Order: sequence, then C-alpha cells, then structure tokens
Amino acid sequence: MKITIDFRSGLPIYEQIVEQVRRMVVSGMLKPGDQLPTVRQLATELRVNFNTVARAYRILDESGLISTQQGRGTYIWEKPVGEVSQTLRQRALQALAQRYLEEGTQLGFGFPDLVAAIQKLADAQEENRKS
Amino acid sequence: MKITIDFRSGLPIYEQIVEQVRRMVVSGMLKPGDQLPTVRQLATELRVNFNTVARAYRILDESGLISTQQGRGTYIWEKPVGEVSQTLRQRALQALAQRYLEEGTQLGFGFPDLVAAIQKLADAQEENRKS
DNA sequence: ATTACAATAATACAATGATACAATACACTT
DNA sequence: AAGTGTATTGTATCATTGTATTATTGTAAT
Repeated sequence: MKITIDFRSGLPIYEQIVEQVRRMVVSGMLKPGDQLPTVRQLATELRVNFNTVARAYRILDESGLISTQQGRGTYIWEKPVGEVSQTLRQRALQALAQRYLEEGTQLGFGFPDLVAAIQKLADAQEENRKS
Repeated sequence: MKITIDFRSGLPIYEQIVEQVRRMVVSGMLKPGDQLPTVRQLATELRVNFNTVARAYRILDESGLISTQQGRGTYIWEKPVGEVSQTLRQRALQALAQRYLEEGTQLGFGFPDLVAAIQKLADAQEENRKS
C-alpha cells in the first residue's frame, strides 16, 4: 500500500484515503478479495489515528467498494455492487423470498404467518424511525 | 449440515450459526440424540475459526437445545422439544423474517415488494399442488 | 471573543482468531 | 482386564480485528 497523506492540503485525511483506495480499486491495482491493511496497520504507517482510517473504510464500505468485517479484516468487494442490474436485483429478491418461504414452511408456518411476521417487524422499525 | 455464512451481512457469524442450528432442530431436520459436527469440522467447512463455532454451540447449550461434552462431541438434547418448541418456533420465525427484511431492504426493496415476492411464490406452489 | 461545526483522537467495547490446555475415546500392549 | 499412547473432543485465555461513544482540536462565522 503506497498511500500518501498530505497533512497541509486542507483535504480531510479520511477523504484522501478514500480517494486513493478507490483509485487503486478502479485501476485494478487492488483486486476483488484482496485484503486491505488493518485500520491500525495503515494508521501507524500513515502516522494517523486508526479511527480516521476506520472512517475512510466505513465510507468505502457504505459505497459498496469494500467489505469490512469485525474481527476479520477488510476486503475488496467480490462483485462490485454498481454492476448489479435490475434483473439481477429481481432475481436476488426472488431467491430471498424463496428461501424465506421454504424455511418458514419447514417450520410449519403458512403464508399468512410469514407475511404477518415481516409485517410486525416492519411496523416496529417504522416505530423506531419516528422516535 | 447445510449451514451457510454471509460474512458481509453484519450479523455475527456465531449468531448465524445459532439461528440456523436452532431452526434445524425446531423443524425436525435434526433429531434428539443426533450428533452435530465437531467445532473443528464445522469451522473448516465454513472457513471460520473453530472458537466461533464453539461460541455458537455454547449459546445453544446454555439455552438447553444441545449438549456439548468435552472430549465427546455435541449432541441434540434428548427432549427439549415438547414445551419450549412453540416459543422456539416463534423465535426462529422472527429470525427468518428479520433476515428477509434486512436483506431485501438492502437490495432496495420496500415492504410491499417483499410481501409481493413471497405471495407470488406461494401462489405458484399452490398451482403446482393442484395439478 | 464566542459560537458552531467538522475533523481527528482517545477510550472502551464486541467479534473473530491463535494457541495452549483438559477431558474423553480408542487402539494397542501386556 | 489394566495400562499406555495417541488422536479427537470441547475449553480457556489472550491477541487482533473493526465499532461505538465521547473528548479534543482546529477553523470559520458571527
């Protein structure tokens, strides 16, 4: 990892990290599945607090470029989310639904039970969001 | 054992194991007296540290579902099912629903989409059953 | 100067992994 | 049958990972 930080540039450190990691991924220098240095490793290397690196990693994670896993490390995302097309999305939903239906049925629940269960959860989330 | 782990789901690995084993017991896929894979077997199969599996087993043990015995292995508890099974069924359903809701939401679908998806599948199955 | 806010750091925490250990089973020898 | 060595079980402890919360710092607006 040859990330360099310019402390005087005015650009936030985490932004600089985000930008450079993103560039390395896009350019292919970092490939899917590759492990990034740990937040503490990179932090000491850059002489920066590790929370700052963690912040950069979190942003990259939320944008779908990398996958941070507590206790394991952070990795380049296997299949860039941006390429997930509409039909793939539908197919993914179908797979999810099928699994839910199958496993729920195996537990002895019927379709109304399954709907009611997610209904209840969705309502609860709505409640929390308001407060 | 067809346990699958999603390293990116944000849910702790040990919880994923707990949930899936619980479901297999409640659904009858695993019967009293059945031996579970050893912590090391399951761990290598899931590409996970065996302590993580051990943690899941310990939780299941404490909840009375299984019996872990040092030097022997872990087994499904002989008669856990009767009274508790009803609440366990509910808890398993809740876990299923939560996962479905979370993953579906992550794909950008709303509650109505999720309901529609299982509705469609359920209808299709109904069709097949008639013919 | 004061206030407000963003960036960074400090600290405590939760999940996972590495390593060494203890208990049991089992084959083998006697 | 009893003893012994080894492999296989789960357990315990600690290191390492990312996460969450709070405090500090610096900068710009008033």
